Amino acid sequence: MEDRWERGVAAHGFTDPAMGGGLTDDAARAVDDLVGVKLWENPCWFSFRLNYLALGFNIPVYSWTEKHHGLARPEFVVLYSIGLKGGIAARDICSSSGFPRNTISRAVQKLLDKGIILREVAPDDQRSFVLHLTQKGRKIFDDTLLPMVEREQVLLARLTQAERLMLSELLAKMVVDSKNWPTSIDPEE
Amino acid sequence: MEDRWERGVAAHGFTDPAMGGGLTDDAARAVDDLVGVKLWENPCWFSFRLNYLALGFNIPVYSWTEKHHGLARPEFVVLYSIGLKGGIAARDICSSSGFPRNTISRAVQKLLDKGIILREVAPDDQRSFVLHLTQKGRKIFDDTLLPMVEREQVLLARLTQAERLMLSELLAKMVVDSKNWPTSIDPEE
DNA sequence: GCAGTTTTGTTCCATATGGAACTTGACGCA
DNA sequence: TGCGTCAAGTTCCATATGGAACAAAACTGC
Repeated sequence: MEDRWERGVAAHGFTDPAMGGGLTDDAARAVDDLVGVKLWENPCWFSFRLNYLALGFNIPVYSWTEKHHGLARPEFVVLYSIGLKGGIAARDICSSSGFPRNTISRAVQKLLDKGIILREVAPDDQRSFVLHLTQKGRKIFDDTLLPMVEREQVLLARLTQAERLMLSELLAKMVVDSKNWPTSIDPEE
Repeated sequence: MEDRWERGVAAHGFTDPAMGGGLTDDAARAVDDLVGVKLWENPCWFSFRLNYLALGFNIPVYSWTEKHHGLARPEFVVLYSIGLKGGIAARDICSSSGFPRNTISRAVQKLLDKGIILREVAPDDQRSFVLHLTQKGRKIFDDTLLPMVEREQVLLARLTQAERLMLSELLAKMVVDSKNWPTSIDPEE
């Protein structure tokens, strides 16, 4: 009954040797069936692992912030960004988070209404605003940091300290290189 | 004019040594200001890097599939999952992709309407369906694979083959461990 | 100083999204 | 066999989302 319609991905000739990296013992196969295929037989092994792990962080964290502070994901992204660096503008949050301008704009409005952030006209540019946390905002930021860091530690639990450092370096190297990525897949655009 | 409202994240005492991994030369600081802070001064260094890199894949890829094949993200996720492994059910796609049941259900409907997938009642369970690609679906899958893999290569461009293998192993180890992660941040839930 | 372009943030609106309730079939257990 | 519970998919509906058009300020080049 196998493959009446399917040919299997091997037929495509994508056999990146990195794909199987880590597939050493039977324990490594002890995952949900389709997850296993996406892990070990996926030409886009990197982006699957990336998205899957990101989900393992985002879902619990954003449902926690929603439940405990009534903040939806874009609102929390704004709060967190300002918490890391006060005095930024909405535009900075867009470019570092990937959310579109209007979504961030609305999130900023809601946080202003809730008294979580403040804004003042940028001294050097009448169009834009400089954002800061209020004390209330800082309190929420502080409350949230520990559970977030702990969740990261859950994900990283199986890695040694040396492995974490290596992982950190590799990912950072890629982020730094992002200025060289073309915006679109299609050339000339 | 610095930090009238802010205290800076250092005050929180989170100084994971892995955070700075990769911060070796001045070139490494050549990123957008807020991106730099999120990279180098962020207690949640891992999840930021994860999400940022995932975005660098998802945005171009899903806008490409939308433009060239009229498929929105959940539709393409369904198509791609079935392309990797025929005969799966909607539930499998949910658990491996993180999308909720209803979103996947609608995506399946649209792909059926468009003649991209087929389904038949599962032989062993009258409730669920077994999904397969049509020839048309397989064609789209084939068309898309190359640009997707190429986009991954763009992201991985600065890593050597040995580094890619290492990265692959580290991420796979974490994905395999996901069965041990608690679902929620709050205990007892 | 001034037309033309770019940037910042907002608003409009059609569509996508996901929680919750629902339907139907499977399973557990006595 | 029957009853309570669970699982797969669908539908309803209030809300979120993001593209596109917009207003206002800032550059650009002359």
